[in-house]
Amino acid sequence: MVVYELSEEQANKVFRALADATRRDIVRRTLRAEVSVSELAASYDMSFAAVQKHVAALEAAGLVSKIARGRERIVRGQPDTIRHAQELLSSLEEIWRQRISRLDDFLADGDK
Amino acid sequence: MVVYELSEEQANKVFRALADATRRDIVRRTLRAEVSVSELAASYDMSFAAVQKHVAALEAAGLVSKIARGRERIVRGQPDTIRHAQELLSSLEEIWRQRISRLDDFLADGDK
DNA sequence: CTCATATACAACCATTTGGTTGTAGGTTAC
DNA sequence: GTAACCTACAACCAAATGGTTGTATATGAG
Repeated sequence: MVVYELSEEQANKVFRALADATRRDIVRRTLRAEVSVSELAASYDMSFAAVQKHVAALEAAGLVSKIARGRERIVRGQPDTIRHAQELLSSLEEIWRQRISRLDDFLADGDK
Repeated sequence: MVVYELSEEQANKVFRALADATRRDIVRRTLRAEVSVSELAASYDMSFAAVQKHVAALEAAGLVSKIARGRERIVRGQPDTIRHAQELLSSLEEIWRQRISRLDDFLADGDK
């Protein structure tokens, strides 16, 4: 199974995009169902343009995509990008796991 | 099993901290083995103070911890915080999975 | 004791971020 | 056709970020 890893630049954008509660909420809502930008904007205590910028940041990170439907822009969460971020974190955890594994080996060696 | 979830503020800090290639590299290195701040600083093309700031950002996020050892400060990666971030991403993916599951139900219903 | 090393931290600066308002262009409803 | 709606985007601003240099302090080596 080929997994397209995040480039450093993409990883920066993805984590940066996730580092904001409003944007995480947008991701949640757009994963749950398709939502227009104006529907999103109605939910937050900020201007339409501000929400637009959040959506743009998420789109640049690949965490959501937008498609035109009439005069609306429908926003969809992109689970694949979430998964890529998960994989990056898993690779970090794996580094630690391997270190513990080496430590176990060392201790086992000490028993001999 | 009780899992201490990240607060919104903590989540912001964790993802913000991960949104930088140098900081991700510091996390990798300190998960692999304990490293002093000056050892870290030697690896990157920036001032000692700059690396210090990166470590401080990671420490504030709970992604590393520092302990004094003589005149050095030893930096350790904190796998638990990585795991919390993974769980947050998993909860996002789960939202999507449930949506797909509802869609499947709907399609199955259509067959009746 | 003295010197070199390791760190902490303040002050400063350029750039980025996250918000605002204002203007303009499509699309839908009536 | 016209008014209302949805979006795009530019210009602007304050605050945060990510770097710098400089100074001070604590520890270890010889």
